[in-house]
Amino acid sequence: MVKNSNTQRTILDLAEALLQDKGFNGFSYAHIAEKLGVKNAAIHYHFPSKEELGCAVVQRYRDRFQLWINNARVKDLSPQKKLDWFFGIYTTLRADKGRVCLAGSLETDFNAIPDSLREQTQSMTREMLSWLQATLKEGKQLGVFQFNGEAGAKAALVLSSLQGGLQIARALGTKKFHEVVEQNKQDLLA
Amino acid sequence: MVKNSNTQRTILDLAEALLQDKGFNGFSYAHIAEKLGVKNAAIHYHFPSKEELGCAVVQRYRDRFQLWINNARVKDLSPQKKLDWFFGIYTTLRADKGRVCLAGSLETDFNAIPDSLREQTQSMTREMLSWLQATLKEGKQLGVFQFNGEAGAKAALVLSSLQGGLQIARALGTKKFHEVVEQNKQDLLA
DNA sequence: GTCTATAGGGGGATAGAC
DNA sequence: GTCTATCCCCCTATAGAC
Repeated sequence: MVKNSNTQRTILDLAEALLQDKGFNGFSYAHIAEKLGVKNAAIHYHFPSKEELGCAVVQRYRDRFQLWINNARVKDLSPQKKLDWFFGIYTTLRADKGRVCLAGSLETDFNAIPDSLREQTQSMTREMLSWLQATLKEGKQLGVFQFNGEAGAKAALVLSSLQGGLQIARALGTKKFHEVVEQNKQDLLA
Repeated sequence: MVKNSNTQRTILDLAEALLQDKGFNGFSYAHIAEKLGVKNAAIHYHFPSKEELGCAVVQRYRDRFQLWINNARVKDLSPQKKLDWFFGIYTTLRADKGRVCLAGSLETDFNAIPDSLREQTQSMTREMLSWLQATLKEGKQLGVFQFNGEAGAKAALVLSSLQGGLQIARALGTKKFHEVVEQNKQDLLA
């Protein structure tokens, strides 16, 4: 059982974790209620429908991401450090009970989730990819990253591999995920 | 409605497609039955439980993969052509209604699927990664692939990115997937 | 091999008491 | 805000007729 001064926020935390653990169609209000120590119906008071709950989780994630990348602690970092920060997000997910990334989870269930949640997922993915592209481009111009082709394509490769890497790690262990991260770094210096 | 001389096989085809379309917890016997033009219960005659059905789908996929890689048409190809063949599998999936790869789908739902299916998923992923690693190693030794680090790590990166690439394409379109494939090729020649 | 019928459970969601 | 009670639907699965 989890207690928090802000119930709304705790529900979002639990829903986010469950989404990353079991997928949208693999978790229920009952799962949240049990961990929160309340009954099923109490969750509906805060989030009337599962669709709204899912959207709220992604919206919060998007807001959080924008806050981070616009904060001086990230914004003023070198491209290498920015990338390390980004990789760190995924490493933390992996270390936290093998959670996968929100985008990967929702994209995999893409054809079995509500429309509004699909749109949220699109926006989230676009925003992450956009930032990653800009970061890679900046690094290439500064000469600290080396790669052939467009920054957009390289960003797609890096993001895809982190997403897929967290998933493969579930089958083959954490070592595989770290190999993906390290290889990405290697390939940017080659 | 789909008809086929071999019902068993058609069910596996439909289940595989649904697994790649909606995930294990996003499809039901009713979905299969409707497409097959029979009633729900008829599916249970061929596959008593959803767990067995899921395992049969993955087992067939594994068998098929082993047949392919041991067939002269693939076995005797150059490393570059082998890789092209492998990428082609994913390109075909993307072109077929945006299906994602079986491994990615099951790994994402990993904590919400039966034990036996988890084991099947592990074996499938291990076998694909193993072949990819050998292919990359062969290419590196022949001097046609260039990359830093171990072939195992590079294989993990390539497989992860294909898996994630199919997922990201659902949110941002097919172009993103092709960027991932092309960037992978670029990075092997750099 | 497929049907109808049905059991049994879980899930999302609402109503009304407290 | 949370509770109990309840509704209704979908799901997996089984029994027995055809």
